[in-house]
Amino acid sequence: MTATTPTPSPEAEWLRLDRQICFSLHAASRAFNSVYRVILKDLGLTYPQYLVMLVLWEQGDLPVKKLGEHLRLDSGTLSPLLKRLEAAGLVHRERSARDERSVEVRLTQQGAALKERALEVPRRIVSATGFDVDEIRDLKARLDQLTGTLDAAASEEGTN
Amino acid sequence: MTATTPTPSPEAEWLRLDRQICFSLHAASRAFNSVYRVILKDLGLTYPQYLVMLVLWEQGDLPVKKLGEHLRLDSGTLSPLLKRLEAAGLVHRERSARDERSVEVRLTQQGAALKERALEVPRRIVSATGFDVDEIRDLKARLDQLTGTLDAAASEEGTN
DNA sequence: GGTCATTTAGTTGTGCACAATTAAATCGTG
DNA sequence: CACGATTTAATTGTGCACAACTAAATGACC
Repeated sequence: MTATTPTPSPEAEWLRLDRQICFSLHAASRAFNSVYRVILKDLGLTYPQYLVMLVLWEQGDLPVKKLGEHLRLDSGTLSPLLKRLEAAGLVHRERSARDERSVEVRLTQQGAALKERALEVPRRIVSATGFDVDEIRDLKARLDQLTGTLDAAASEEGTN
Repeated sequence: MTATTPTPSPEAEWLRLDRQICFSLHAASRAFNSVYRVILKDLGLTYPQYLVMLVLWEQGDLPVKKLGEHLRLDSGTLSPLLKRLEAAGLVHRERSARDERSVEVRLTQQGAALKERALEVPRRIVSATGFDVDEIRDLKARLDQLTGTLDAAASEEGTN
């Protein structure tokens, strides 16, 4: 065995760099989540529930499948989440008449009305980031690029 | 003032912008997680477990409290996670003799040995991002700045 | 028309994040 | 020393993410 040298090996350096990167993203995601938690508490929504409502407000009624495509979430995540939104009276779920495999998610009147109260959320979030709109746009572009590359890499690794 | 036009109101535009930002970060975080899941499967670690191991490899044995400070995680998350690492034979938990409130987390020989096999992980992760080291460093800096501002905002909002 | 593959939701089980609470040990102060 | 405040883990409960599986409906092909 070699004695432990004060100067770390190049690979050990990589381990540290790795920790810094993955940790930074992990931390940023949780920090965002935490801010949303505080701001959304008044609306009675969690962050993922808010994402679902945003899609419905923007796109109108959708089957669970389409909702999952927009959010990249599967039924294992959406089914219980939608049940909670239904229990809260914000959405209604109904088997499609045309295709009974499909379940249509519709906003209730209460769910549609909640949009008014949600209008102030984005301003508060953007304000909390301390970034201006251009910086946010730039960061978003990089993150999207990163996600695209990572998704491709994940499916390649998966086929090994 | 203008009547409601087919062009969405400024606030509705913000709702969409907001969805794009928060969603991008959320998606990037999950995409990263997904790549780590594939790469770490061989080591029998999840992504948060890997983070814990990285800290232990870098810092040596630590009490749960210190571990939580490094990772910004509380005992509600760490306790069950550490139990699983202990069940896998990678760490050992022991009440400190000096202060019996504290639990010392120590790497087992097996846990320390796992570092060797983990050395190749960072290279594969960095490769999967498609970014070079400078781009990663830049992204990390932005994310850290974002996290810092968000954390401050969360505690301010919390005191309202 | 009958059979098989596909599509779509839902269920189950595992693991993480976090708030709230509990319990035990320690520390500070009189 | 005694008492109250603080520190530290653990536990409990809720919710999200995802893999693996089930079930039901649909569609395609012979």
